[in-house]
Amino acid sequence: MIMVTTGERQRNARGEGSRLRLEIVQATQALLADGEAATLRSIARRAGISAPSIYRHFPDVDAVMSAVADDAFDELVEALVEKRDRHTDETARLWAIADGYLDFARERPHIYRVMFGGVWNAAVALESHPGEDAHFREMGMNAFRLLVAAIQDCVDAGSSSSVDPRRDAAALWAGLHGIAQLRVTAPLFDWPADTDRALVGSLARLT
Amino acid sequence: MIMVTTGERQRNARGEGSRLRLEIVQATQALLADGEAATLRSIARRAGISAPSIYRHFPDVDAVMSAVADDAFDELVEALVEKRDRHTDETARLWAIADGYLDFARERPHIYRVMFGGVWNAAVALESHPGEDAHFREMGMNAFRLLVAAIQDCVDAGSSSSVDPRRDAAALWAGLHGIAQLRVTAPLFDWPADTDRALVGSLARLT
DNA sequence: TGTACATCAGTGAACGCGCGTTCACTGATGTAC
DNA sequence: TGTACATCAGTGAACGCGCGTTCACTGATGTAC
Repeated sequence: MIMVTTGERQRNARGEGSRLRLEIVQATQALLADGEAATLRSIARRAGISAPSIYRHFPDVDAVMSAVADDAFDELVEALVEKRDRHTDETARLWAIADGYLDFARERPHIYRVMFGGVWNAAVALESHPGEDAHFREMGMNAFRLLVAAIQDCVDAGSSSSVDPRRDAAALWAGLHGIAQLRVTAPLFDWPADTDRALVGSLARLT
Repeated sequence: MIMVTTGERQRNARGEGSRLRLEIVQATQALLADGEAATLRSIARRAGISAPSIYRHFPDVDAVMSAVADDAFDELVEALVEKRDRHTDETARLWAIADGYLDFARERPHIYRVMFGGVWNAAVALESHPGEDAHFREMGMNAFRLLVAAIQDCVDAGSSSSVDPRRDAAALWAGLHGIAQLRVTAPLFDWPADTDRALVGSLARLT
């Protein structure tokens, strides 16, 4: 078999149609990584296909963004676990998660924005696709559970004074999210040094 | 003088042209309050004027959003001061500011979103209007200074163990912002009771 | 007091653009006989 | 082994829409003489 490798797309073989689905998601991620607007048409252009082709794989443009957010949450959790597991000390593991979260948001601000509204947002998507509550509710939960466990581990190890790890993990999540988001939104603000560390240490009640 | 009061707009008198400027800003606020998209044309419709009329008062649509954000920050500070000054106890004053901030974000989520990016954002506006750094930088500073002062007062009164009120105010701001934003963005998440209080108490290092 | 005129608030029509979505189609490839 | 056909990935053209912006204008009102 001779593979013709020009600049043009090679049509996927029978049964391999779902490959384009992946390419569409990747094209969207690439657009966001470049800080460009992700519209159905720009996604198609980036993927090197015609706009209507997207409809073979997604019911509408919201569904594409939802798939991107899904993937991004998976990648976030993967990155956090990887960084956490480099350490054995409970407190170091918690710091690794917190730092990893902020790293993710800093390195991929536009993907982060898709995950947490601004460009696209689960609450709005829900209006046009009711009945997917469970799916959207679950999306960020794995990352959250990682935080709860990390705080609980610190408590067990005696390095956190938290009496309610779930509540404190929620507060820590909000804090991390706030700092991540404000860094993008209010870049002109002159953040005091060590704001991150003060926030994490305080919210996780590290001793 | 006979005032004709039909449904039609009355043209502003000579020298009163700047009145329309106010009406444009108010129309935008009204749109946002209703959760509707604020575009140049929708703003004009809401204000009951033709689209080009906006150009008599603003150079472009970004400038309208900037004026709305300006106003909103002023109103936020006003609301916070008003709530703070109902109390004399330093800790109560800090709580009033924190609660007031979250109230503002909860009651006016779409205005809040304009203030902190998502719909419109200072960083993007800066690209098309360079040289306004100082203006955008100053926009949120009054609210921030309120926080710094409140924490400093708690330290002086012995009810906060902060050793760096500016840094802790930044962390508290990030925390409040994160919780305010996530409430809008992740409404499906089941927030533990008292997350707010845990976050504020911890970040302000209240004793 | 009347009138010509400058000023100024606001308009209507038009522009080109990119958008999401639809439709009927093309043409390659695997499969049944 | 050859061939007719069903399947399926992907397309090209077109739709109507709302957008931001421009342009030359209209017509009310204050002012100078």
